[in-house]
Amino acid sequence: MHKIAAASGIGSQEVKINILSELLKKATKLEARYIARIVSGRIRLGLGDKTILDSLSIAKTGSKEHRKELDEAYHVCPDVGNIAEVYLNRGLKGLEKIDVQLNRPVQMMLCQRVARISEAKEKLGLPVAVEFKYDGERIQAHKKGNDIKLYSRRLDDITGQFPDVVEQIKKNIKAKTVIIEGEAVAVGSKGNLLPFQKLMQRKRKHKIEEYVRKIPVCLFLFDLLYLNGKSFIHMPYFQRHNALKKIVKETNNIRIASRTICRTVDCIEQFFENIVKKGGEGVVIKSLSKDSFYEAGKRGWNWIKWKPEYAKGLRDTFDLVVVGAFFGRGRRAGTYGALLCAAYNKVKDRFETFCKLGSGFTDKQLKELPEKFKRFVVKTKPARVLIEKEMKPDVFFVPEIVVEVTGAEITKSPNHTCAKEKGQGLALRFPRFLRYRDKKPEDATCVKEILRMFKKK
DNA sequence: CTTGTCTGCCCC
DNA sequence: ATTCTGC
DNA sequence: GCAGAATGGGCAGACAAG
Repeated sequence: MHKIAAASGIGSQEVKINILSELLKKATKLEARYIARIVSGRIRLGLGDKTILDSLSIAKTGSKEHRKELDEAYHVCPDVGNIAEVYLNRGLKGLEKIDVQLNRPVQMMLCQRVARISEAKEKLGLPVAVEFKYDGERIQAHKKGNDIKLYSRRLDDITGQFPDVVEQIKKNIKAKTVIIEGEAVAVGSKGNLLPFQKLMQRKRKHKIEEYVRKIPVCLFLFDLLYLNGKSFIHMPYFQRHNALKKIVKETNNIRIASRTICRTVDCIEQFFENIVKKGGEGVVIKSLSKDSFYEAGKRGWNWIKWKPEYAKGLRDTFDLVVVGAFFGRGRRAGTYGALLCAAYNKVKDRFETFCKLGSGFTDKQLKELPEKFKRFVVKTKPARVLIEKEMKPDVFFVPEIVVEVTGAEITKSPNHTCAKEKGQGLALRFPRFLRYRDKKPEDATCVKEILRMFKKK
């Protein structure tokens, strides 16, 4: 398998295929099954890093009693191997010494969610800080003199992607050593925020400098984890934020994230409405209490995110026609993993795809999918269905069953045919299943309506 | 050289 | 990203 | 509530095939 991984360049695919086929020839049936799963990366054990921490504690003490300490160390030093070595050799004493360290990324703190905005008040009390939630990429920046490193949410080193951000930090962050966090967003010539899809074009290996000019980025900072030799993660949020404000010299390409302090729920709602108008994704509501620490690696209640789509009853939903499906993998083997959904084009009397749908089903609903759709399966694409050639469902359905679907927003799409014009269609971001609808496919949400919603944005 | 297809401890 | 489920 | 595993849209990259 090392040989397979190491092969690259012209002809490498064939080399990989040959090694694998030899391996499979030598294997028993059962071995072959697992070899196939390993190479295809689809082996699932139901056991992740967190469960390994449990097992470490049990190995040493016979119980999970050290799990909390292991967790804390792991969040600051996200390397199970390292944690295991320190813990097994030096025990809790060793773990205690693991602290925030420059050029070793800290697991990022995440937001909790609520169903109603008033719940934020119940959880956090008042006042709270309310921050603009930018639609970009989370970045944790480490500055050690002139040595700058950038890390992604999954803690990958992405310094090479953003030489412009590195330069901004070098010039405009007044601290010798510091760890700060923010959201990188693509911006237009007037400083206007651009969609996430634009920013993603910066996620490249070649022509980086060209794209630095083509798609400028602004880093909106919102936290500080470390300053001049001292960890700040066990300090309250307002203290971290104050320290951050002191060291940032704002420019068009590096700023403090827009925010306000609210003493009422009305104020939160007002700020939120304003942000949605400006094209923001939503807001993050942050605790101002004395124990509002940076909860590394956790989805804690100190931060709560609120997006328009969370408001039940207010959010837009779509009634879409199911025109195809994809076989499921892993725990969804034997049923469909996702349905291909389309809107109805009244003028042309056809169905145009808008999204695939694989989230929001209960296990029971999933299990029942093949039976439910059995009557409508056809081998080839029905004439009234319009699908991109890259989109290849495992089965097609005669348009008949209608599902109610929700999602975050409508985006331009190269993969879907809904309202397609000049090679660009429309798609639904973060789609999820709500329920089946008892209506005719011709009464589904029409393409014109989706186009109108997209333009309104 | 273009086009097609698949992948990513990918980003959201 | 969202969602569901076993513990 | 945590941990894990399903799944989405969409981007650039890396090859293979033509």
